[in-house]
Parts: sequence; structure tokens; C-alpha cells
Amino acid sequence: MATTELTATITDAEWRVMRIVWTLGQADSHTIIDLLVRQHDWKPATIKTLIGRLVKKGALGTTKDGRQYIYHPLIAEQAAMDTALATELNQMCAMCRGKAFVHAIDETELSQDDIQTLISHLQKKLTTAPTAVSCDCLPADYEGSC
Amino acid sequence: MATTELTATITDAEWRVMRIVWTLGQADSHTIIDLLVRQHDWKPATIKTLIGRLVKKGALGTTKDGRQYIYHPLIAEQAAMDTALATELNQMCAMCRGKAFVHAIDETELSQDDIQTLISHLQKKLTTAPTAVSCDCLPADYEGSC
DNA sequence: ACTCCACGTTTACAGTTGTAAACTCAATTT
DNA sequence: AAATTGAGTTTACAACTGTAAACGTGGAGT
Repeated sequence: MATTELTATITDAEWRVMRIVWTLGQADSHTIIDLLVRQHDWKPATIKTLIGRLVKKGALGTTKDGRQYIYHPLIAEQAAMDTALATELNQMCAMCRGKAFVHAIDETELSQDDIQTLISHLQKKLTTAPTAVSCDCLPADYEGSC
Repeated sequence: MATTELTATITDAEWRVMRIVWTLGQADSHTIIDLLVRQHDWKPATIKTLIGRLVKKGALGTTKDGRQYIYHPLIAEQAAMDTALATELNQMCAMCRGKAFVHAIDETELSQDDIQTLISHLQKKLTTAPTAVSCDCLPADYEGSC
């Protein structure tokens, strides 16, 4: 049941499948298909394809249960989320990430506990934070270096 | 110079081009190509393709300057970042977004000002925050509803 | 005026992704 | 035992991406 590090990335459509399995802990294809058909306009065949790809890329594991399989996650949900978010942020200008966080936090519904955790992490972070983070969009040696 | 709302999405490789133009405000292709060749192992031809695609999808505008073009952004950097981040977050379980933020903030270098802005936004947000945010990975009516 | 250069455009091509039908078998039903 | 069902696998196919070469043409240099 140890979750592994994933090499390949999970695509948008595949995320929908993973979320079902993450939330249920494990599920057979009938359950996954049934739930996703209700959430999207996907045909069962589409969902079968996605499940197959996730198994092939090592995001889902299988256990034989009589005639069918039970699928379970081979990667942790929080780890996948952290990686996806970090990848997205790393592609953006370092100087602008702070403002992006502000906007994202304004727009995201967060629980009181989450907010308090964030505040305390930020307060600790403040003690060692730099005065400014500089733009990293140009080569370091560029004349107008931002 | 008014930045527009973008229909199509900017791909990872295209982001690199946009960051150059955003940072410089405007640039001719020679400058863009020169800078990106130094940052990546891209051939000039590759960068020309990316510029062309960005113009076609309305992310970059052109101004004729004698024999060549000057490119300038048609979408705002911060808006693009906000949209990209929101899209990424919306694909994740609502219940887990808070923890994802904590991890992302721990791993991101932020300036003192940014941190203080975040803290104050969070403190204000705390006053109206729900006790908990529930998982939205399954259809609302599902038996085991998370 | 002729040549060359370089800028933007066209074409190329394999891999990924979204979307889905068709097919293969083992198991269940009649 | 034959027919049916349904789970997983194969095949399909267009659009999007990353990566890049080839091409056409209007100026710059001679």
C-alpha cells in the first residue's frame, strides 16, 4: 500500500478518475464509471480508457477480485496535489508568485483550521523572508535584468 | 494596449516566451530568440514557432517596425498567472486545497511584503471562514458521500 | 540591379490527450 | 451446452504540444 513516486504526469481528465479512487480508497470499475458518468458527459468507454492509462502509468494498482479488478491509488493525493501546484508555480515569474497566492487565496474557500495553519506558517516564514524576490524571467546576465 | 481576456490556453513552452515579453514590455523576435536560446536548448526555429502560435491565439500583438515586428503582450501577466493557478486548484479536491496551499507556501520564496499581505488577507478571511470545507470528489447524493 | 540575409510563414512529425467504438474472453444465465 | 453479458484490452482518431527544418520575400549591401 506504500505510495510511490510517479514518473509520468496525470492529465486533467485522469485527475477526475483519481479523485474518485482517492476518496473511496479503492473501487471497482463499475463504481468509478457509474460515478463519473454522473459527473461528466463521458461515455463508459472513455472512463475505461482513462483507468487503463492510469494503471499503465503506475498511478493505480489492481487487485483481482473474482472476474474483475479492484483499483487503488499508488500515489498519494496530497503528494500529487503538491507536485502539480509546485510545477505550475515554478513556471511563473518568481517575483509574481506572491501576488498569485494572494489572488488564489482570496478566491478559494478555506476552513478556519486551514487559514490558521497558513497564518502560523507565514508568520514563521516572515522571520527569514527576504525583503524582495527578484524576477527570474531573463538570463541573470541580461543588461536590463528586470 | 488594453489587455484582453484570452480564450485559448498558454502552454508550458509558450509561457517561457510570454515571460520574456512580459518582463521586457515588448521585444522583437531577435531579442526573444536570443534570450530563450540562452535559457533552454531550443533552436531558433522552435522559438519562432512558439511566437507564431502566441500571435495566432491572441496572446501577443504585433507592431510593424520597418522590416520586422515588435511583439507585445495582449494579456496581463498577473491575470494569466491567476487563471492558471485557479484552473489547477479547481481540478483538485476542495477539502485538500488548504493543505496544498500550506505546502506550496512552505516551498515558495516570498518577500516580507507578500507574506504580510497574505497574512492580512487570511486574517480578514478568517472572520467569515467555514469550520470545514467538504470533499467535492463524489456526486453530492452518493451514499458514502466522503 | 543583383545577391544575400534574415524575418515571418508553411510544413513536418512524433508523442500526448480527450474521446470513444470495437473486440476478446471468461463467467453467468437459460 | 449455447447464448449472453460485461470487464478489461485494442484500436481509432482528431486536436494539441514540443520540436524543428524549409521556404518565400522584402530590404540591405555591393
